[in-house]
Amino acid sequence: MSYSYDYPHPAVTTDIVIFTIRQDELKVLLIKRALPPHQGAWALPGGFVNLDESLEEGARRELAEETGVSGVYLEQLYTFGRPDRDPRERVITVAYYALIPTDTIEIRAATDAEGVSWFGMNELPELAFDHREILDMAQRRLVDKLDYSTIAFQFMPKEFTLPELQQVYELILGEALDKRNFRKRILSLGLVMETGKERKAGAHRPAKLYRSIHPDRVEVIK
Amino acid sequence: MSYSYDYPHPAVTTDIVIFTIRQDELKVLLIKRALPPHQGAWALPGGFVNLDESLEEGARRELAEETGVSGVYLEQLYTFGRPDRDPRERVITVAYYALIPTDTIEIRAATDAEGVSWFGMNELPELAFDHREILDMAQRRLVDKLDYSTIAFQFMPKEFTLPELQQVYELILGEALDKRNFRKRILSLGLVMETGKERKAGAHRPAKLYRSIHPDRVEVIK
DNA sequence: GCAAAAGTGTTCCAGATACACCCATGT
DNA sequence: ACATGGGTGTATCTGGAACACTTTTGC
Repeated sequence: MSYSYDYPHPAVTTDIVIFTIRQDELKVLLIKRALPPHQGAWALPGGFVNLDESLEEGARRELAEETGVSGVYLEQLYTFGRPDRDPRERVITVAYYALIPTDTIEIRAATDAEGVSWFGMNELPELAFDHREILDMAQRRLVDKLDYSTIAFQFMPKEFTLPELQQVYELILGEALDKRNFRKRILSLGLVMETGKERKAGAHRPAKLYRSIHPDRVEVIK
Repeated sequence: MSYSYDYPHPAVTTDIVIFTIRQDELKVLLIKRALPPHQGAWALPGGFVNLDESLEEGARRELAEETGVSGVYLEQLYTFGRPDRDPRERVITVAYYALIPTDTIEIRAATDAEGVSWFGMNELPELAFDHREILDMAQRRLVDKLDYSTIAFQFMPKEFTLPELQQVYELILGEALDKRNFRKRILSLGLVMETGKERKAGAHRPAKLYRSIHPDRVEVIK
């Protein structure tokens, strides 16, 4: 079976930067390439777009195939199309990034099995193709969005404490934040509500648990 | 001649939202489609990406073909890929937007010849395909970037007055700005310098002419 | 001299920043 | 009782917003 066109067509893929927070670190999911080119190198998960699915559907399909996760935050990042970025044929990739909440259990890659693994942003291996460039852009986008949106909430489980949320900010920004100012800012948004419950976590005062008012919305703030 | 692949490939195009400021209005360049589908409807300029050119090169080529203009600001906007957005075959389009300075003389479309024309953003015709959606996103991006970058400078000729620049802001934002606050903000950026020259424009005090320090850079501010 | 747009400073307000102590719990 | 992290309020600073008059020119 073969497909013919009157003029040349590029291949189109989606690649996904899958972020989560684990072990007090911002981590990204990478896959070890089994085939050339870049055999044995680590790469972003991704694959060809089917002709009957939208770009976002393609990205969500890849995401589900690699992690078993669905229903998480996914945003188009940028489209990369240097003619020589893949030595086999012309491949244009529409890059997305996804944020996975910290409590999403049994992500396939959590097992670190067969060539799928989480990497901390400071322990990245060499990446195949132009994937390092894609990953860097995704990180920049994420850092930028922390400032003017509620994107960080997408890393949180349904119920979370403010110190937990603050830690997410600190890990992504790479700097410490003032506890009182952080609380003031978050609470003044009016986008979280107390659940009335608390989380006890060791030999200290328990923290109040909150929920997002609109868990699946990322709001632009300020 | 025909091109064959082992699995189906989509077509990839670039479409360009070309903005300029003319006659005290933000205008966009549209082309009347000569062929089906949407024959006779207005559409964004664009075309297929050649296999040996990058996406941005393809967009610049289309831009030059339609307007004769090169060397202007061009930024990738978003990639649109709904499976049914073109009835002929699967077409994925990487949308760009371009900003053309107000003094760029003899833009081909300025003549309003044969099916190429500038439209004010409040006099838009029905657009082919999903081009209305693309245009709306471009306008939103432009408005957003006014606030946190020097993107408006890209509409200005080499030398310009502050009242002229202010008018560009006002036209894009659709609201009046305070003259003193505007001046203070722009001058405090330190990104424009006086030329020492003035522009006389009628029966009133002449305005000082300024130049951008980095005419081809769009700086993120604030 | 009059009409028209250019140029110029100060006050006020709101939101961000800096900062230190008490509280609830487990051991 | 003490160690640990959770929770709280105020003073200060800074950048944005509001606001009115003088200057230079063409006619």
